[in-house]
Amino acid sequence: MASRRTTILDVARAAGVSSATVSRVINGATTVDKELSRRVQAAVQDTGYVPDALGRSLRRGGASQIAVVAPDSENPYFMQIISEVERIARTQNHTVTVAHTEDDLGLERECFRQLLGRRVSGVLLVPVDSARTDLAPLIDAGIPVVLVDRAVDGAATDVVATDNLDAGRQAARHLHERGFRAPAVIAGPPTLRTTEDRATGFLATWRERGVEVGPEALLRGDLHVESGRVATEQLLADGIADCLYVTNNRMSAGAFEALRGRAQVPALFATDDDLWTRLVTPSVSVVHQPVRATSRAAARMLGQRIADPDEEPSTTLLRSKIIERDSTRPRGREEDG
Amino acid sequence: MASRRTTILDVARAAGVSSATVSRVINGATTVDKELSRRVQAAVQDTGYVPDALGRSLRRGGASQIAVVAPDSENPYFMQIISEVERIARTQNHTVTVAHTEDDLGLERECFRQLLGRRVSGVLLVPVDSARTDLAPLIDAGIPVVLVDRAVDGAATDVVATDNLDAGRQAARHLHERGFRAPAVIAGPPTLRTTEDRATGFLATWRERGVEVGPEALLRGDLHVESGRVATEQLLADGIADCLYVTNNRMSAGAFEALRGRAQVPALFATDDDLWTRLVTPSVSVVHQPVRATSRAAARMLGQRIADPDEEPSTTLLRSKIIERDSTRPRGREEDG
DNA sequence: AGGGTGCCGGTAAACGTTTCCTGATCATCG
DNA sequence: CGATGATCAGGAAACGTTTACCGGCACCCT
Repeated sequence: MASRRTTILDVARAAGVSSATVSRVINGATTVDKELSRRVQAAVQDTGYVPDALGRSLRRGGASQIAVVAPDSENPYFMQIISEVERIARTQNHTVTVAHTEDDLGLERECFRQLLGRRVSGVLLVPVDSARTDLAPLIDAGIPVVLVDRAVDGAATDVVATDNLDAGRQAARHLHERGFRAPAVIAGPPTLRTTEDRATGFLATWRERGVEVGPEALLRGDLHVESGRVATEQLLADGIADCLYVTNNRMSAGAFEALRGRAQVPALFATDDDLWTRLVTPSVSVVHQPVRATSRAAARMLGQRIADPDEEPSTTLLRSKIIERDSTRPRGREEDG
Repeated sequence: MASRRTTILDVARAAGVSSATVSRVINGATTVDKELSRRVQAAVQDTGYVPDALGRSLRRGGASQIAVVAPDSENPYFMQIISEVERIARTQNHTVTVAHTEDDLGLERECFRQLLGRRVSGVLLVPVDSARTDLAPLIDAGIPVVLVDRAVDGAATDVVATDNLDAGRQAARHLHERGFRAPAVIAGPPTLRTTEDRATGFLATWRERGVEVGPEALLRGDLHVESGRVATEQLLADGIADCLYVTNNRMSAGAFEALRGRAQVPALFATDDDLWTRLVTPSVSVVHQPVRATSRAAARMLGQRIADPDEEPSTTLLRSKIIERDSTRPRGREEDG
């Protein structure tokens, strides 16, 4: 009952060889005799031996693990990243570990310390804060880091993100070309670069096109559904905008809720091609972020950086794409329940 | 430049003590002199020492890792589980690793082998197949396993799942009480117990209540959106049902798409309280699975089982809850775009 | 036939911890 | 004052691998 785990020595004994030979066979060395190799393989089968990853990693000087670190599990990138990075990891015999930083810099730092201690071979990180996240511990230890979605100021690492400024510009162009002239936008917290860039690009484009936009055109939410609804209701009360761009997916849902069932609402332009946007009536036009492509690119980049650590860091920006649906068509007939 | 990693020996030298003492201080042993302890702590700070998790785990005979294994990343439980299990893991100084089995028994088996080699302290598993998943390798190695969402035949492990039979019954009762009399249901693949149980409970309840249900009332999809749409269109062509219960969330969306904009459609009863169900018109009644509660219960159970491995396995069933919306109200007025 | 040259398998060290055991120091007690 | 015990730090073994190094053997060349 007190059966020890079967180790490489047990296999060696069973096959009548030394542990070195067993190790060689397991790791596919060619320098071992056919006959011995056969005996070892048989012994492995018989004993049901599974090499211990801990001993192996210790000896090899590094766990074959890739870490995925993101602020929260609601982050749309998170699941995609895991899924993509796992595909890459499998081909390189790596495993995947995850951690959430819960938008907390302290937790993030602690998390980095952990990763350091575990000798991970690379980190895919959605940083908590562009300005205050400190990558130094990881960088100094020579651990490759690829940033996803958000950059970190002054960090010499790879970055894969979407071109948010451009996303905002595209939204503005689209609405302007459809004849709308009184824009409004719901942004997030000012320190969050992604939503802020979208809002900035959006407003700048209108101004470039000679449309006057006052400060009342810029509303703010906290990224959650409810805040989108509140902001939109306020906008409706003011009642001057003829179109509304919402800079993240959850607030978009809130905005739609506020608009639903009302007559004469502004055209809604949402963010992210979530399922509901095409199921609702009217269907909602969106700026579709290339989430999958971004995740894939990030995973690839990390894989490559792990294989070849001394290359120059690069920044990859992916373009968003507009999906036009009914909510922004020039004169959708109104319907109501 | 070729700076070695700082090890416990470096700290020991810096503090003028032995590695044993450093280890004791780090692990909070009380048997160390105040003064020495202080010196060691200072040395740790100075050298920026982070204990190596590999050496530690090797010596301790087990990595402090919890694995989360699920068929695919679209599984609604997956993210929730990760998030919940991480909370538990943090309090027990464990880390979390993930793996997808991609609905592939071979991959699942390989995955188990890996986990075995990595000496994980516990596994949270959404099994690929109730009948053919083989837990023996993990069980034999004494690794605690908690099954989530789906049971595995004949496995003596903890299970946390929702009572799917009951979910189907609730749906049937609800529709029957609203006056509907010609039910239909979209099930999944026959071997998938969750959707099958829902369908079974649903149909059984109608029969118990004296409603004749023929085999044509049972449609099947492959769990994806598109298959829900196809099945629903077929149902509409036959045109006899006055209400439709869909047993998973993605097929529900497909069903809604097929129904949208048509007059005189059957009442739709969907599964999972996804965002879109309350945004669309008419809003869709759902059987809400307690995903968060299930995940949390599973994580707790695993934490407990790791702490105390020799307890009797238990099965926890959580009840689903009905959320009534417009789609199943007796005579919703029809609207159309 | 003897020595050189490869080939291949084994011995043992090393990876970085933790922890058992021993030994030293000191206090207390007989 | 000596012996016993308690306390605490260090030496060294152990966890399970991989791999550098070495030695033995067979073969070939001179």
